[in-house]
Amino acid sequence: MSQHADPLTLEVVDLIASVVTRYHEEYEEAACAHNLTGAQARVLSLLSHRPMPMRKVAVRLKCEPSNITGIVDRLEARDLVERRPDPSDRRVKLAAVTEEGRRTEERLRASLDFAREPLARLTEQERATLRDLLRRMLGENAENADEDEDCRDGDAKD
Amino acid sequence: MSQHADPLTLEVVDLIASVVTRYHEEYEEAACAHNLTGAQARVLSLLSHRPMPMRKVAVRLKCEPSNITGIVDRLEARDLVERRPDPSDRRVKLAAVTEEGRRTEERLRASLDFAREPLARLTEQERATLRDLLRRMLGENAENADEDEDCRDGDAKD
DNA sequence: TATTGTTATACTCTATAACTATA
DNA sequence: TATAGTTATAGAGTATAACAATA
Repeated sequence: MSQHADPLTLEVVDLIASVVTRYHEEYEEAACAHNLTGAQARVLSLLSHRPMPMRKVAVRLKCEPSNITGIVDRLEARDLVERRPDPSDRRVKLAAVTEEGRRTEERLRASLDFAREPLARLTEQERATLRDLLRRMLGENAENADEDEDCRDGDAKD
Repeated sequence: MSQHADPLTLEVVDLIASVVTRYHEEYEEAACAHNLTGAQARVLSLLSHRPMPMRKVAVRLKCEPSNITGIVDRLEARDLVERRPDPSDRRVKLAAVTEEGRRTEERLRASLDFAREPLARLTEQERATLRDLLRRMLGENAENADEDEDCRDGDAKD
């Protein structure tokens, strides 16, 4: 380990670190502008796709389920999120955005200009190139991390 | 606002989000493997370049100076960092890595394979292309966010 | 008077463990 | 017995405000 990569690779690493830093700063800023913490914004954004069991939210956020209780509590206290029973399993509570939660999430998303605005500096051809390079960097298994992978019930109950 | 970008742009945005997520996960993991929090690892890494006044650390981490007191306290309790007086201004305390801190930081850095390993999937030509695209995305002012901008004293004392 | 670092406080996020109600 | 969600607890990061030492 500690093998030193070539200068080009190191520069790309640095650039990626800059992207990461900038992305996070803008995300926190946008969340803060709506009186949300980063974690609250992530949960709100996640639930805006579809209602989801508390446990699944924890899995998506990669944190312990007990933490989701508090985060959803705070969102629920502001009427951005609500807990609904799951008809098929009375142990489960489905966290779901309210109408106001959806509006807040839309405003939040609209203010997340980071990725859009700098991308406008690139031509369409360049964006396609960037897409291909990022895809290959991330591997074939990561292209829809936020949209698709949790559509299945995964329970196969009947 | 809330203007919907073209599908290509949205996909690139998604890919960047994946990069950001993965980078952070790996960073936290690497820090955790050395019994460090993310913030502690960032401070350690920052100080490994050179000693720095507490206040400057706060500026670099974009948080309030009072927080740095606690983070450096915890690093100092483990002999990874020490506080030194600044001969030129007795108000200032310079935070500096110890020998053990430097060794820890080196091991930490060596374990941060994320950016190196996936980059190996690209040819040198592709990495150069990626570098150019990221540079243009970030703008001309961001190419050395972690290495260079704090070399100046900024005080012009003498 | 302004600046550096610290303390005190409050809030949020986090993991762990124990609890409950369901399955 | 196992699972979903909660509670309680402790540690860490964060911002704010007030403070001592120094400039």
